[in-house]
Amino acid sequence: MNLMPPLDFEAPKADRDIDPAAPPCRNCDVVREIAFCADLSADEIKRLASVRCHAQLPAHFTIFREGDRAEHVYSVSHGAVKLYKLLSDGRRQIIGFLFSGDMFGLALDDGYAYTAETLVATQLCRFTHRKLDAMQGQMPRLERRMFTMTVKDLMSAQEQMLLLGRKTAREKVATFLLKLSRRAQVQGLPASPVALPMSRADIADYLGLTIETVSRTFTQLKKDGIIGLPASGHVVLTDEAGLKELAEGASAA
Amino acid sequence: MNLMPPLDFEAPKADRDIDPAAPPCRNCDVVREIAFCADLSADEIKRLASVRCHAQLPAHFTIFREGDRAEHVYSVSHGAVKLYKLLSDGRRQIIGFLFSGDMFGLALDDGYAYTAETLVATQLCRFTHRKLDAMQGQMPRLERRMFTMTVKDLMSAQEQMLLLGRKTAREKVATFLLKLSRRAQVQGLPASPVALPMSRADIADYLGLTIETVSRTFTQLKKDGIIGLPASGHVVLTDEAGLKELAEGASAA
DNA sequence: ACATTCAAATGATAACGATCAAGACCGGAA
DNA sequence: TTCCGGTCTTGATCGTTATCATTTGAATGT
Repeated sequence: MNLMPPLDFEAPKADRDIDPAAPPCRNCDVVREIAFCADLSADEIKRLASVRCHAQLPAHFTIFREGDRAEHVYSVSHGAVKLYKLLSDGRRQIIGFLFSGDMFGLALDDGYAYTAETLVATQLCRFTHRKLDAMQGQMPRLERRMFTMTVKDLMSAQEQMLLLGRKTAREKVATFLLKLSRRAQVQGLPASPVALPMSRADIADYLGLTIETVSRTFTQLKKDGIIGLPASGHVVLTDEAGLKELAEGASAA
Repeated sequence: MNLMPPLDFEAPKADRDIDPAAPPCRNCDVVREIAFCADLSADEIKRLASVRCHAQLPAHFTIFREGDRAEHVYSVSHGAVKLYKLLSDGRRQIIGFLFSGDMFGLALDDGYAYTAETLVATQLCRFTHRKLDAMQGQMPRLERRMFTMTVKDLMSAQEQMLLLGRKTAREKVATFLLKLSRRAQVQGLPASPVALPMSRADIADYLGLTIETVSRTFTQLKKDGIIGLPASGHVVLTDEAGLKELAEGASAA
C-alpha cells in the first residue's frame, strides 16, 4: 500500500480547492478555534495562509516516514492521524493519535523522529519549516501558540510514560477510553458513544500490549458493566466513574 | 526527610553568594554553553539575570511536588534531578533524569504535572513564570531556545515511550546506559566509566521494571562481558557496540 | 574493630500478559 | 446469495518479569 499514493500535497488540485478570495482558513470552521492558527490576528492568519498548503488524504496513507527529511509541519483539519516509531525487528510503538486541531511534524535534526499515517480520510494543512523560520519574530502569537501546544504534547507524553511503565492492561485500556472520550468532547462530540477510528493492533501498539490482550480487556470491561460495545468501532462508557477509578489505579474495582 | 529543608530558595543567603558585580551567569561556566541561557545577547542575559535566583540544594531534596502551583521554571547548573509522577497507590514513574543545562518546571494549568527531586547536591537557577511572561516578546532568542529545548524533551519522551512499551528488560537497561553515557559526553565527561547518581529503585521506576529485574539485568550484562561494574554507582561500557545492538532491538546477541 | 542500617544481589515461586492456535464475525466482490 | 480476506474474539499454554524471601555487601557511626 502507499506505493501509488492516489493524492498528495504536490498535486495542485488540493490548492485549487481553496477559494483564494475567501477569508483564509475559513475552510477550517471549528478547527480554527483550537488549532495552532487560533488566536492569531487577521494579518497573521493572512501571512500564515500564504505559506499554507491544504490537502485531502485517503485513509491509511503515509504522510512521512521516520528519518525522512523534515520539511513540513502539519495541522489536522479533519480526520485522524497516528504517529509511530519502529524497532529494527518490526516492533512498533504508537506515540500519539491526532485529531482536528492537532499539530505534528516538528523536528530538530532535519529528520522526522516518527512515521505519520492517516487512520481515516483526513484533511491537513501543511507549512514549510523553512518559510515559518523565515517569518520568525514576525508572528509572536503563532510562535507562542506552537510552544504552548508542544508543552501540552510533552505533558501528554509524560502521562503516557506513566501508563506504559506502571499501569496494568485494564488500567491502560480504561485510561485510553477516557482520553478518547475527553478528546471527542473537545471537538463538540458526545462523551459517551466514543468512536474508535483505529484498529485493535493500533490500540495495542499505543498501550504497549498485544491485540489479544486489548480484545480480552474490552470483553472483560464489558462483562463488568463498565463499557458497552454496541458496534465495531464504537464504545459506550456505561460507568464513567468506574473507568476513572480504574484509570487512576484504584487497585480494587 | 525534607521536613526541615536545610536550605531553600527563600533563604536570601543563596542570592548573597552571587557577586552582583560579576558578569551575570558567570557562575555557570560551561553550563552557559548548553543551558537555555545559551545563545543570548549580553543585554538579554542581563535582563534574564535580573529575575534569576540561584540556589544550592542538598541531595534528595524535593524542589516541588506534582500539583503544586507552578510558579517557577528551573535550570540545572550543577548536579542531577529526577522528575516523577505517582499513581494513587504509590506506583511511580520517573519521567526524566536531568543534568547540567537541563530545564524543568514548565506547566500550563498552574500546577506542576510531576514532582522534582534532587539526586545529589545540586545548584539550580530559578525563574518566575510570571516575570518571564511579562518579558514576553522582548527576548525572542530566549523564547526560541525554550521552545527548542521543549521539542527536544518531547522527542526524548517519545523515545522513552518506545522503550517502555516495546523493549525487553535487557534492551531497556542497554538503552539507559547508552543514554547516560552520551549525556556524560555532552558535559565533557568520558563516555565509558559512567556514573549512576541514582539508585536501583530510581532506574527501575524510570524503565518500568522492578529493582530486582534491574539488578539481575546488570549482573547478566556483566556476565556477558558487555559492561563492567567496578564500583557501586559506576558502570564501564566494555562493549559499546553490543550495547547499541541491544538497545536498538537486534533480537539476537 | 564491630554493630547497625540500608541498598543491592540472589534465589524460589507466581502471575500477568505474550504467544500460539482456532474459530467467529464482518464487509466487500462476484 | 456465497465466497473470500481481513479483523476481532476466544481458548490453551508458555515465558518474562513481578513478587516474596533471604543473603550479601557497603557505608556510617561508636
